Amino acid sequence: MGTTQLETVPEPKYWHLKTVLREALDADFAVGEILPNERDLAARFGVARATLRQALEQLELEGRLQRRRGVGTTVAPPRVGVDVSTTRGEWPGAAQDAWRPVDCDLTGVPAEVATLLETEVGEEVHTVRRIRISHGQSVAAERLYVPASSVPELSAIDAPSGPARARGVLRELQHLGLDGQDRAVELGSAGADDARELDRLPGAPVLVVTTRYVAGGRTAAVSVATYRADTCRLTFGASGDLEIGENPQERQAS
Amino acid sequence: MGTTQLETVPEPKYWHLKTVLREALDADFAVGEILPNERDLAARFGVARATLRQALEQLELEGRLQRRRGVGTTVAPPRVGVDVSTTRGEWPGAAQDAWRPVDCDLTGVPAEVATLLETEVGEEVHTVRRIRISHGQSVAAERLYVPASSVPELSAIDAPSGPARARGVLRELQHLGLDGQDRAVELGSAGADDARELDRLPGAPVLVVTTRYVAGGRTAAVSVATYRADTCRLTFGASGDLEIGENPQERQAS
DNA sequence: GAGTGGTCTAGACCACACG
DNA sequence: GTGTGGTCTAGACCACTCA
Repeated sequence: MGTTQLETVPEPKYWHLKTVLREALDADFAVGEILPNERDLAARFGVARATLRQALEQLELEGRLQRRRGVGTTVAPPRVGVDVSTTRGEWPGAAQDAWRPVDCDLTGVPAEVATLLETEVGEEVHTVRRIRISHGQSVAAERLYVPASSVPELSAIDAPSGPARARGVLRELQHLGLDGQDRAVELGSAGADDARELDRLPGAPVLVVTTRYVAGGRTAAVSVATYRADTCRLTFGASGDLEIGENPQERQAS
Repeated sequence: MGTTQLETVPEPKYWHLKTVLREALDADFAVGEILPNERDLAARFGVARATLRQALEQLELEGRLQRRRGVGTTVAPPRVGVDVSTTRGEWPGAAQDAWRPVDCDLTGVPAEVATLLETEVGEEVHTVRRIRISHGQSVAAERLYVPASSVPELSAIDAPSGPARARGVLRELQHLGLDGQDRAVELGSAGADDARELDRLPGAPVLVVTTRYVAGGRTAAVSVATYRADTCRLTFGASGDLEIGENPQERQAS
């Protein structure tokens, strides 16, 4: 007899769990509602806790769940759209953008951005730290690297560090002519300090937006912004926020 | 005696492992080189295999490693920049873009895109499947949803499905005036079929690029493209590919 | 068939939040 | 203190690739 077996690809348990949970989320849970704890859920589905966690992890990655240690697992609201479209030829820090300056210091250029900035090793850069708040929570942390040579007029009157200094650097940038900018988006994981500012654990997935600002034929500044990948949807294009609707990030076809 | 303890926050083992491995990758390994297998590595570091795997998983997420079942773990090349900038007012499928039509069918509008398309439930849409090849590997899979009403002239002469049909739909689109487009990027996980076309396992992290094409005051088409998050860096802006350099996705600060 | 990564288990302990 | 999610262990078996 033909061991037909058709295509009984043994679907992993966690994969099936994901599907079941997703349907349950759509049908039986409201945004913000807390789920049963992991031990209960695992028992209910007859799997080990680790397996259940694998399903929860992916659902969190897809922005459907939010888990917080010591608290529990809650149903996440739809991702917020944050506009990252290139606003004509504007420097960061121009007329009330969504960012709040946090700190600033002057150090040697870090290796990761040295090539981007086209600087010599050892050249000094101002590092401006900013936070982006949206809908009441911080959604992104940014490091803006500005070579000291880009803002030679920076007054020594400003504080040597802190938010005031940051605003000083941003102010000086506005005086430069901006020729253009490049931008790239990729997946990364939050470092220890970014994680703290984004209220996530280290290693949390983030969307890294790298922007290179060109002025006077050279790279005058580089911004590296890390957005919470679980809660954010980056929007581009003229219409910006809320134009594109709900999460289409998973189209199951098992 | 003061139990100073200073700030001995017990850093998780996998986190420390990540750091060690990353440094080893930078120093001792060439791109494409294969690492020792997971059991050996775990033994070498004196941790359980699951812990070692947690570190490898994150390094893969950051694009530093590539793991393939039955083969091994290799050092990944730097991410490729793929240009996703909005080319003026062009429809998909215009003069040799990077996409290869794969298939096409006509079905009722799926729920996930119904609201985006502003269609009634039950309205018929052409679903064009395309693949994007870059540097010899498929980097993205796309579904382009075109309401039948957007391309009324579509000839019945074309094949009812398959690549030829896909090209037919794309051809018809070119005749429409394009008013504008919205775009959004978010993190997702690959469904079973996307995973197959991208040569990844289901659940692999992807960057989902959703584009809404507006023509004649309404949404004439919607594209949902999933890019391999491990190997791709999405680039925008005039200068496109290769303008922005190496992976700055992790700035450790432990 | 041998070796690889992928899945799964049944425990244990830890860090954190909250009452 | 109690309960939550986060980390970790030491196994086991499975699916896949390749010689």
